[in-house]
Amino acid sequence: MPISNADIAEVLEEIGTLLELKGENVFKSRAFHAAARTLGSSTADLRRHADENSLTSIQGIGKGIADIITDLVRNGTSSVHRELRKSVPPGVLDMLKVPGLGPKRVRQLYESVGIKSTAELRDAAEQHRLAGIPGFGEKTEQNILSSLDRLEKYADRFLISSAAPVAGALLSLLKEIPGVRRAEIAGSLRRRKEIIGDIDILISCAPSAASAVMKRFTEAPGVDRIVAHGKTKSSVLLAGGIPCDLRIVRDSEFPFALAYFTGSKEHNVAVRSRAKDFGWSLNEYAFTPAGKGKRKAPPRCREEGDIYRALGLSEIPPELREQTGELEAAERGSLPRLIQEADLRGTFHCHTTASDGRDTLEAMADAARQLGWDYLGIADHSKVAAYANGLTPDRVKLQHREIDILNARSRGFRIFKGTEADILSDGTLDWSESMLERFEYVVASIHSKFTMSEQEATRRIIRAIKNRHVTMLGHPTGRLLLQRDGYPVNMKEIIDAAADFGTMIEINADPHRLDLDWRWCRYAAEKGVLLSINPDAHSTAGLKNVSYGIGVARKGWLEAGHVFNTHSLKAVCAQLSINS
DNA sequence: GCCGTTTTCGGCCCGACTGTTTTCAGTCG
Repeated sequence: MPISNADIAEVLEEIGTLLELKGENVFKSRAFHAAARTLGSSTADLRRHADENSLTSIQGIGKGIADIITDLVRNGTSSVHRELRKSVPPGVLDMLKVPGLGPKRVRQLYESVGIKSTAELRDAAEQHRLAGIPGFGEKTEQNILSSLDRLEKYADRFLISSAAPVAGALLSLLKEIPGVRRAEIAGSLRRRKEIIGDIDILISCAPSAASAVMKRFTEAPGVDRIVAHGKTKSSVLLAGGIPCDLRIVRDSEFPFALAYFTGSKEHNVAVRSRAKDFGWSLNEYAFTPAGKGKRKAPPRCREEGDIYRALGLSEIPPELREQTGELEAAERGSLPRLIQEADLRGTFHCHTTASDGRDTLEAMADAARQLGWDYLGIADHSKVAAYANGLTPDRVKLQHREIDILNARSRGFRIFKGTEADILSDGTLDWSESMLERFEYVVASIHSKFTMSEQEATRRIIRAIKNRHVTMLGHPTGRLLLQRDGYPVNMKEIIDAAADFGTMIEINADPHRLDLDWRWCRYAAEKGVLLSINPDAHSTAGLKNVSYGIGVARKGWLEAGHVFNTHSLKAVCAQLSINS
């Protein structure tokens, strides 16, 4: 298989990191990281460029990196990369994943004390051998230990975005096998949990096809290791360490198995207990008569929905099966009409090359239009976000001019002039009053000084919510799933304040964030707070993050009407007090 | 290592925070 641009980007990225570890010139390693970023999101035909000797026409690729790419394209590996790898033990690269440890410190630990893995690092920290190394002290030692704890805690958990694409690919592969009747993803992935532990795939097929299905599954691309290989159940480890189970059942059992393996456990317990009231026992294969006294014949169920209907319930969407009142609502017939991706008319909070995005304003707008949207809100970073190339007032002016030109050119599609304004530590915004007035909407977010008490953080955010220029609060807790807890906030107070001041709250749909958490969506909606599903896109591809945001919204019982960016262009203009 | 109408050398994003120091290096976003 030819080496992909993503593969090449990965090698360049690692070369950059290895150079950092070796203490090379930071700008040299940065050049590799920059090149990796460029190629990672590029569709350029690198083989052709290599053959035509034109790799250096790509921004950020000079003679040196061009040679490495040529090597990779022709031979599949790079001698530079191999040599660098030889000089650094593999465990040392893992140490960089420990928050608080960067290349300098890792290098010092490796070179002066000989620590070459996270396991050795833990030993050394526990034995207080780190304090005393120049630059390391008691506190650093403690921080390293708690970082290691956190890393281990999250080691067997995965973002929905790492699981969903591979699960989808596997599913389509299996569906193609002759004899397969039905195939579905089950488990937490089907419930669209933000973090999942494994992928569950369920299949019904003709008995004669079962062994072919199992074979195809265990030999599928992306399977790293076969953990178990049986007739009805196999388990594999996918690349990246994600466990994946496949179960095969009879077609008549499929609805029951699907319900059972979709969970949640708590939801299943409640459903089974309800079945008991009807005189049936429910397991992953069927309804069976149970209990004494009056017995009704168990109902036939062709589809999963038949199970719910047999129990006097309307069909409960998988996302709601978390035992948070869904059975009661299904009994009353008052389940929400959950929002769907097709309800979205546009989105807010996107970045462009003006700040830290990878695609231009025009490319982002084109991509939004291709998604069938009517509008796109651009919210590049404000000036204090220097790390993200935050805009200066002059550059804002330029961007607004560009937006005016693009808007004049297109009918029925509008780019909104927004900003992602940093909330400073005192709760004021990173723009003057007069600057704020120039934007059509403002997303206010925190990007600095995360270590606050809950009271301080809450007060800081509420001050921003009260600011009349703030349209919506961006990623309200700042969490990075599996990496970092959010700043501690009193979410109820924040939502209450948003309701009082008519400020919206973002559902940041970046799969690393998914913030506002779905557990708070219902409360926000009940209080009348409008939510906005924002991809926080840093590229045209990032716009598709909204599908993860839809998952959050659906888990949070939201209907289209609760979400700002389901509104028509006209309604959005009205809400933002813009003459359309 | 990359780049360039201030160009072939000398700069490359920068401010805040933390923990270590006693004026600063490393990390992060």
